Amino acid sequence: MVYDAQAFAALADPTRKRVFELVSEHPRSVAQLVRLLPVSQPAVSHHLRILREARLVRAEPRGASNIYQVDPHGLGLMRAWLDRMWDDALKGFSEEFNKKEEARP
Amino acid sequence: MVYDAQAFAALADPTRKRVFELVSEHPRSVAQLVRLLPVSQPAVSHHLRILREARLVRAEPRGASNIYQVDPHGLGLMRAWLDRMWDDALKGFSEEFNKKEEARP
DNA sequence: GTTTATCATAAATCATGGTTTATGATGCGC
DNA sequence: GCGCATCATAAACCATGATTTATGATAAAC
Repeated sequence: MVYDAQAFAALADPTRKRVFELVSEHPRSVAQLVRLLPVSQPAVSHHLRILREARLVRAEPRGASNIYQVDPHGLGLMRAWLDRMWDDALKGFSEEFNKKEEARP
Repeated sequence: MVYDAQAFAALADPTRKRVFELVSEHPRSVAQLVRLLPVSQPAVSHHLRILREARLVRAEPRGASNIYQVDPHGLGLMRAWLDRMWDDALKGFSEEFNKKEEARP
C-alpha cells in the first residue's frame, strides 16, 4: 500500500482538525466555518485547501458559496492504513510471544 | 470524546511515520531502527519520544537496549476517532439528501 | 450597473519543528 | 575497573508552517 504522511499532516493542526470535525457533522460553507472558528477567513480557506489536497474534504460550489463536505476517499485510505498498522502490530506481538515460548523449556 | 491533534502530529512527519511502520512490523531496538533509517541516532530517539508521548509506541528496556513496540492504546483511540468521523459523515450525507428530497415536490 | 457577500490567493510575519553535533548516563563483557 | 555499545538530552541551525492584512474574482440582490 502506498500512503504518505500528507493526510496526517492535514489533521495535525488543531484548528484544521476542528474544521474537519465541523464539516463531518454536515456540509458547511466557508462563511459558516468562519463564524464558528476564532481565525480569519483566509486562514479557514487555507486550512480547507490543505484538507482538500489531502482528499479529506471536497468543495461543491453553490452560488457564491462553497459547500465543503467530507471526501470519503481520503478518510477511507487513512482508515485502511490504520487497520494495517493494527493487524501488523497484532502479528508482531504473537511472533514475539512465540519466540519467548520457544526459548522457554 | 476528547481527542487532540497530538497523535496526528506524531504521524505527520515522513520519517516518524516510517519509524512507526517499522515498529508495527515487530518490536525493534533504537539501534536497529537507526540502521534502517537515513537519519542520526538522536533524530530517531527524538522521533520515538514524540511517538511515545502520543501513546502510539511504548519502550521496554532490555539490557542496554530499548525495545520499542506499538502501544495499542493510542492506536485504538485514533481508530475510534476516525470511525466517528466516518459515521458522522454518513449521517451528514443522509441529512443533506433528505433536505433535498423534502425540497423536491 | 452598482453594491454586497462569498471565497481564494499573495506577501509578510512570527512561531514551530526536524536534524545534526556534542555530551552524558546506563548496562554488558573482558 | 575499563572499554564498548546503547540510548537520551541539550544546544544550535535551518526549514516549514500558521496566521493576518491586503487584494482580486465571482455571483447574487437591488
